[in-house]
Amino acid sequence: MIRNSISTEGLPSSARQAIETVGNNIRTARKRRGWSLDEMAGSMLVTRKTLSRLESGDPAVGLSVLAVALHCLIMTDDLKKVAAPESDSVGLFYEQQRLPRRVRKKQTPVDDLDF
Amino acid sequence: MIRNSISTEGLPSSARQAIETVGNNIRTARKRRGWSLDEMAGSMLVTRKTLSRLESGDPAVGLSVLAVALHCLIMTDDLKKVAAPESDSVGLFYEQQRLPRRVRKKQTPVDDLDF
DNA sequence: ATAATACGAGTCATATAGTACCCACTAACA
DNA sequence: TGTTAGTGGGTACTATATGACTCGTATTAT
Repeated sequence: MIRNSISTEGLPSSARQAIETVGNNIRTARKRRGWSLDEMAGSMLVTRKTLSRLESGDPAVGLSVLAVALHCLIMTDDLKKVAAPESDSVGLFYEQQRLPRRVRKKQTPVDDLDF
Repeated sequence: MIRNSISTEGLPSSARQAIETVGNNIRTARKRRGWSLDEMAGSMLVTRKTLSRLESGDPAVGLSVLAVALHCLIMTDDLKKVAAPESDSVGLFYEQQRLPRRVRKKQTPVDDLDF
């Protein structure tokens, strides 16, 4: 939802683009299977409008809608790979920089290191 | 959301598991970067509780929350790969089965083919 | 061309997601 | 050991996502 803070229009462009891309992907996958919006929405137990919003890249749809859509497409594994620790190169970099589990705020932040 | 139809508890297990996995992945990525819930939620412009729900695998959070979290983690590309057409083997199979773009309901459905 | 279906979009009612604020527990650091 | 920060969970409130229904248009197949 995100109301006062990040409104739907205030999303970072990369975030908005990612949602739109996933929506387009789902639409393509549905058409490949020869399913109409009504058919797929019916098996998802949501309304056609909700599925249409997901495919249109509406950031305001719920995670459950995305997950159920992927379930119908037999593509939930794709979702499990999102932010997977083994491919988080940025995180692994940070992890190597500091051994303590919690950084104290007064210490020299990692960002100040330059090399 | 999904109210009357698929309630939060009625999600297919694979869908629920996928959401939980993504949540765990995000939590791991956050801790690797040494960020507290408050810090990351603050930069996402959402409350700590909302981010915590995302990490806990609550299916009822919005897509925007996921996308903004991935944006903070510089991982939006992972989301773009979800349901990517080039890796949709099931869809490519269906596509090869029928050339007409829309299947008429009275025709023999694809599902009835056995081989 | 024509009939049938798919689709986008609008309205209304209602469940609920997200916020702001709160307290309690836990883990880490001195 | 004491102290501070991180975290989980509760409550009340408000904006809104979704369902249900409808109409109009576009697209398809015959």
